[in-house]
Amino acid sequence: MTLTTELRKIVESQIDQVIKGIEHTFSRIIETHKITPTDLKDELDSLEETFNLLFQKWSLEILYTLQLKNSIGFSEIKKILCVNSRTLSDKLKMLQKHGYITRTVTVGPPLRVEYALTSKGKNTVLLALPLLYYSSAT
Amino acid sequence: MTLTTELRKIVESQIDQVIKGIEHTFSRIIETHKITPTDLKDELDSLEETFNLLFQKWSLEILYTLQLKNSIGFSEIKKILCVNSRTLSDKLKMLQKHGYITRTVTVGPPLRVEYALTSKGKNTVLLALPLLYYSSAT
DNA sequence: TTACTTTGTATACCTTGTTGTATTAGTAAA
DNA sequence: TTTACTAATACAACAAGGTATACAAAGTAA
Repeated sequence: MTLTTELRKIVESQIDQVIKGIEHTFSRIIETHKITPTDLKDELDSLEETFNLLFQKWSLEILYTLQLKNSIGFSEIKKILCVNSRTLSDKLKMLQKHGYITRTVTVGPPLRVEYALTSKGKNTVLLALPLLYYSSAT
Repeated sequence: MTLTTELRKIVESQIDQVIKGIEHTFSRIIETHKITPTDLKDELDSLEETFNLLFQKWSLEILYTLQLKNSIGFSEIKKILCVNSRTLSDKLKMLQKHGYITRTVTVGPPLRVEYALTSKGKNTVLLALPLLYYSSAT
């Protein structure tokens, strides 16, 4: 059994309760609010930055890679994801700026730059996993 | 208290256990596998379609709108999200094709086309919520 | 000195997706 | 008949983002 199938299987076996929990929380809010289009627009605006940052190409791929490999260098990420240097450099900077990853330079010799997840980054990946595996299942 | 703050507060109060549950599941898998770069690459490839579909612009916004408004017409979505007709039309078609939403035409005057979430779409939104609120919090 | 590695940066091109504007089809109301 | 509304579609133009290619700094080894 491949890693993918195994991961998917375990995620699926627990997803129902996760969904039920969230749904309960959510419907409690909805019941007590009449949601106007304006509320909805505000709601979406407040989430927009996260949307844009997290869901652009490579962001989650990078975070997931870091989750599975702990600490990792620039070239290794590049090799695994087959991503352009420029693109990778930009994304890493952006993820670091927003507190998802740390960048540690080991001066020396040999020079080495290690990237790793912060706790925010780690939790973000963990929360993204059920979503990804659930939607890709069916 | 606005809807946004209230949602965020409730999500936050429960997010720790959700994360803990997922982490436990996840680390159980990791411990028993030595993950090679090839495994990782395969893993990411298998999720790529979901990445691309779900995380492109407007997809989650549309799903979230449907979640909050139940059944809704084309123009209403357009008005709420301020999205171009063409773009909205494309996205709705794509989401329908992949089983996230249903499209129901009421022929008789007046003509009306209703969009609503399938259970897959609904669960997808529910799973996306903690991720969005968590990452936008800090 | 020369060659090689790692970690990027610089430049310019190109693709993709999104938008604005206009248009169509069907129906109803004035 | 004209106007208005819903649900799209058509097409040109634009902007953002990603890519290829090349190159640079800093160090190591032969």
